[in-house]
Amino acid sequence: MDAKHPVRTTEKTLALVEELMQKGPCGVTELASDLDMGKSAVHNHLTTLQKHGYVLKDGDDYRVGLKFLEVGGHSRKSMEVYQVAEPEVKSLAADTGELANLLVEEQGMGVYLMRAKGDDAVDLDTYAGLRTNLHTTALGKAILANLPESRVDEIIERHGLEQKTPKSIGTRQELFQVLEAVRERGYAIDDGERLEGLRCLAAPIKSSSGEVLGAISVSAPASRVSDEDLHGSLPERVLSAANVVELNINY
Amino acid sequence: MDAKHPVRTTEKTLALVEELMQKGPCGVTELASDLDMGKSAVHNHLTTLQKHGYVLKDGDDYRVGLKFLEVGGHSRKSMEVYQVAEPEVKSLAADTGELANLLVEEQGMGVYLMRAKGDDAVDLDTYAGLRTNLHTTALGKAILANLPESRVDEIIERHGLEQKTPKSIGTRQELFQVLEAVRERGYAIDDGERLEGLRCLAAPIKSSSGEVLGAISVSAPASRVSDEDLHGSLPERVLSAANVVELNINY
DNA sequence: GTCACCGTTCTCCGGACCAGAACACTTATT
DNA sequence: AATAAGTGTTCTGGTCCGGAGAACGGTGAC
Repeated sequence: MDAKHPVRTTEKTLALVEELMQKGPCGVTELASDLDMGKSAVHNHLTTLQKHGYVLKDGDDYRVGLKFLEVGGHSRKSMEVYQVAEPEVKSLAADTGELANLLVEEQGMGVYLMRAKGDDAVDLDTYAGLRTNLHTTALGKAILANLPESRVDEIIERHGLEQKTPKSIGTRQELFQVLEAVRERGYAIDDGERLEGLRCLAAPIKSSSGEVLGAISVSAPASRVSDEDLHGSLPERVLSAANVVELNINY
Repeated sequence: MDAKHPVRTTEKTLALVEELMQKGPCGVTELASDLDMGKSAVHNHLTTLQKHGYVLKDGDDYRVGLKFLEVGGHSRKSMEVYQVAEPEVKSLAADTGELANLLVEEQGMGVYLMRAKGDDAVDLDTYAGLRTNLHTTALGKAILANLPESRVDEIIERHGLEQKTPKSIGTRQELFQVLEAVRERGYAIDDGERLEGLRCLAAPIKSSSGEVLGAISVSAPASRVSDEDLHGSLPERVLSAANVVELNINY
């Protein structure tokens, strides 16, 4: 569902924020030339954003402010799946010693709500708020496997099936085969698809009505996860964590 | 420094976001009457925000989306003080078993960058991104005590000295006395000022040039913090954590 | 001293925002 | 089953505001 009458001025503001986020702190002139806007326009937008805390001036450069974290943090905090899953993801990380994650779907993309590091956890470049294509991670596949087929097709239509690595899923047919396997097993696996040498295992969180609310995962280097682990003790732990969350959500 | 030529359209968008955040999910008509805007205007803004992921439609209601978390999370991740302090705050929480926090100053307000819970931690309503007046918390006082006096006056001028509780600091003179004591001790204390029965102890993080970059704290119920702890073992731990961060930032 | 660059300010016109009315739909009431 | 009152959405035209471009003030290089 697209905006029939988009507010162009607002879109310019948002483009500015996006550009500022990607480039890091930078000046008025540079932003103006990147976005094909006049310097005065860029300046007006930036000072307006600054007035409300969304942007800060650092010397002569501007950078995105923490107001975004306030709004985003508030939004996250008010999500039931986050409130309930947060302690479980933490204890999953503590128990396994690895990196544990919580992902939800929003507008066809995966959004990391949190990550918790165990004592031996690898340090990935994921962070709370990061967006990712659903078909490229175990977390995303666990979610896709529990969405109606029509929804999955919409998502493919909208975001495509970009191949992050040669191992990535590249066709609709391949994806649906994988999702069928995920449904049978009850959990999804990523064996080096996203990052060479990294194994992930993810389980969906479903409401009592069968709707998928998110997914929980553990990520670990292949050197620490044997093939037996990958289909034995690890799924057990992740599924158990997801199950606890489901029980707590459904009271 | 105020915007000389604010972009009014953008300000309307931001007001909408703010209202949506405070009220939680709600409909077009309600937002329109709250903000004294026409329904069509509200609708145009919301669909525009939705198109970019900043707002979502949930049935007939709209709510803030996680795009804010993406931008805010990115902004936080790119802050050196966060990168360096994050593991230290976590281990401070693990060691003490209590709630540990990291705060930075932005535009005269305190912004929580993270919180880490130890095994016995109290569950406050703070969250990453939350803003607070600096003079009402130990964290804020630790920061104010290390800002130039002129800066502190600017902040008082801009944000006032709102009294959250009867114990809160209410006058400029009182504040400066407290800040002087903080400078002498090297750490700041909040003994039930923010919340009855809650004790906090905070230490500043300073760069090699003496500039204050943020503050680290531990919050615990008074029942678990004796007066000796409050001036003995606890400051030692918090100061040590802050010190490690300082050393790592300054290489 | 000169130049080249920056961020900021100013003015005026073309175009975009938005009030208000109409529409499609759902739900409650009679 | 007809009505009414609520919702979100669409449409249009008039008015007001966003922004191009030029001018200004400051800073740093050479």
